[in-house]
Amino acid sequence: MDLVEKRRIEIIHAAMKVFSNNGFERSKMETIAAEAGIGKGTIYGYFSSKKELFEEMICYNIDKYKDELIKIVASQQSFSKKLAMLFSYHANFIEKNLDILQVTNNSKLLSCSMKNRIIEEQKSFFELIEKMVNIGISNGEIKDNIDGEVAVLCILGAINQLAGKRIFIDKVSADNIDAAPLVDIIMEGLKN
Amino acid sequence: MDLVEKRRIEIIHAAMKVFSNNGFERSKMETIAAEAGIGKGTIYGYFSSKKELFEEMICYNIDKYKDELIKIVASQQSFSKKLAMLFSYHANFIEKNLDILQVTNNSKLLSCSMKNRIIEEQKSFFELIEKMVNIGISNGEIKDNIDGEVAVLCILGAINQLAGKRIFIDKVSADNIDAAPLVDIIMEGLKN
Amino acid sequence: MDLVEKRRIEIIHAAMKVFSNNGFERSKMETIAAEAGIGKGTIYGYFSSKKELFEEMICYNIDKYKDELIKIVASQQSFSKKLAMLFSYHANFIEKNLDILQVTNNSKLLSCSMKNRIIEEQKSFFELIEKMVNIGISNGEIKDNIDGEVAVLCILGAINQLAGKRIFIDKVSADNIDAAPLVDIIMEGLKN
Amino acid sequence: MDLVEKRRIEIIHAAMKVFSNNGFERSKMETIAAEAGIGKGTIYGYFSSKKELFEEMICYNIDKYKDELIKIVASQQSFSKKLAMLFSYHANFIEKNLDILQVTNNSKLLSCSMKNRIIEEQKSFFELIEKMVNIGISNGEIKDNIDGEVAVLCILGAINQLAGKRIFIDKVSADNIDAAPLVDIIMEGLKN
DNA sequence: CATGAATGAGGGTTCATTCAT
DNA sequence: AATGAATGAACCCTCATTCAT
Repeated sequence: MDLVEKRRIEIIHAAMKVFSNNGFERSKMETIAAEAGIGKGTIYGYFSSKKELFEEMICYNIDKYKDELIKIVASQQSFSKKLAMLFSYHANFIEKNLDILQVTNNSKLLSCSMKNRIIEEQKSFFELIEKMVNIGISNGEIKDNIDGEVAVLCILGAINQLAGKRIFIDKVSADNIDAAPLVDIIMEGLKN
Repeated sequence: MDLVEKRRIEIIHAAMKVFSNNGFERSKMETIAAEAGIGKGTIYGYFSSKKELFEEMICYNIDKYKDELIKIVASQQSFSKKLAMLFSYHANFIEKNLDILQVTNNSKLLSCSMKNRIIEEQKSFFELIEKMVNIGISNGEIKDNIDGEVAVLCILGAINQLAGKRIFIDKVSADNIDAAPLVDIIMEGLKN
Repeated sequence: MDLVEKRRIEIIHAAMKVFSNNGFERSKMETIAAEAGIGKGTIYGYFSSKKELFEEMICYNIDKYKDELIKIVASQQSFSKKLAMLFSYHANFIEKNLDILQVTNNSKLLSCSMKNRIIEEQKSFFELIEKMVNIGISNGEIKDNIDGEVAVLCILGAINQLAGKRIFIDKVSADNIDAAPLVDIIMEGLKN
Repeated sequence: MDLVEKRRIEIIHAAMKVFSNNGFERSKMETIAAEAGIGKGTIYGYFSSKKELFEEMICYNIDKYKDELIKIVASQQSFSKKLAMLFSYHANFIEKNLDILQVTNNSKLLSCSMKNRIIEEQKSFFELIEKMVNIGISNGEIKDNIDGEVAVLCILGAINQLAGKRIFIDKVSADNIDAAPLVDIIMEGLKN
């Protein structure tokens, strides 16, 4: 890897830590620089502004997330198993990185092209999960009269809510969360 | 209602509009004042600071949300029906107010006591929904071997994700969202 | 006069002092504010940026200068007398305000429209003086085979150079400079 | 010439181009280095600071200007011819270098010793031109009741104003400016 | 009580200068 | 000797808060 690229990644990692702790506005370039162990001005050799750094950080996270998502969807596993894997991955991701499903909240400060890019990326997340659902349907694991899109939103919503609660409120580490009850509810439903 | 209290509510409503459009930091007191049709300095006669206004606005929303939640839980309806009502209410709420499940994201700027208060309130939300689940169990509508807490998180996560997608991405108005597929998936699960 | 306009003029006067002492870049908004006896932020209630303040200050000077210039040109005096008046006015002006003939030096930092505006204004200065020359020609005071434009440039150049030398190098006050030798040279030439 | 001295001159020439285009503050060391085709840090091997480079550049220009000025004054030509030569040289100089008569405007950022040095140098310019005038007087070309100093200032002011107008406003190249009308006015005056 | 002009602390960004390579 | 990545002081501008009217 390029030395410049290496340094960009270091700064992005520092930015992830600071931005996800404080949000965009309350994060100071100085704090990010300190976190990266460099001087304030150095960041501007790699990113033209705070906003660009923020956007690049989001892209970096989206890309990272998507790479693994594709692997999970493509893996030769039962749907239930994939669900558990997805939960585990998502929980680990939001624990160490940032809540990928909630970046749109900060969309007010993103450039218009970034906003659109992020919406497109989120759509492609949804499509990947929907593909996972469709594989499950063709396997006969999942009912074929399901509304695929709603299923995706239920899955992601449930996963995100449980992971967020366990990690940020209950202070449980991502690896110690039991995904089984969630998988069970999503698969079997609540009805008696 | 007190005249002072009336004015406080007017300011809070203006603040809701502005804060939910722009987030805390990018909202200016001047904008909120203009939205409320009053002078900038006047706000300080009713709230000691921007932060206090923000916190009071959150409390106001939480209270409003909880009042209705209690009614839904207590209503003499089937669990499925209550689920649909909850969805409808939640969608309308986040459309006009703010995303009550995501305020914890902004918790970095809340005072410590507020942070705890909000966490307590969220817990009481969860308990209310859990109560709804338990009523369903005793009614025989819902399986009795369900992990109640996880069920609550799945329900709220699914509802929030669907409502958010429909309202903020698909630009559908809250009243025009079909809750049936969501209710169906939560009740029946995905399994074939 | 409007209170807002009054305050704008006060700030412009402070800006004139500071900008002409230090140039645009080395002048701090804080210094200008201090000179005006107000807070730094107050300036931004009247001017949107340092650059706008600078541009408005230049316009203000140009307008002020031109008003008097018109009076001198229109006055019922001999050309020689007008020349002396012009010198006296110019010397007083650059002593108390700024060197109106040299603002184009700072043109790199002016907005394009301002740059054009200033060039137009300078042209109109030149035209006013040329009119003065033409009146002299029709009066029979001045030769009719003179290149009017070059005459104007000689007059202004000579006036500005003498005034600048006397005021900024010799530290003579504007009112104590003897304009007679200059008038004599311009009128009679050097030739034996 | 020393290799070090050669490199210093190269840097000074780059600095002249950049400083005269942008002024002192808006000129970046990086731009000057790029113009000189060297690295930013290299400049500091030859000049201790931006300010020193600026001062050295001014000295270099003054010396260059003075050398030629001396030749013109000493040349065996009529005063009128010398005037035309002086105009031509001055126009070429400010076109390619910097306005030698206006550096005092930037005197705020010069060191005190430099400021004094420049004032001394300007005085010696004036004395050289005054010498030229005096030669003209002893030749009988020029009236003997002229105020020599004022004559010098008129000459230089007129020359500078005309050259500046033609080059920077009318965008005429220095070699294509007709000096005859200026010489005529200075020699013959305006009077009918 | 209501106002909005005034304030100044705070933070993003630039760029002269340094120094390890 | 030459380089350019790194640094941090300096400065413009914003906006929460105050207070005279």
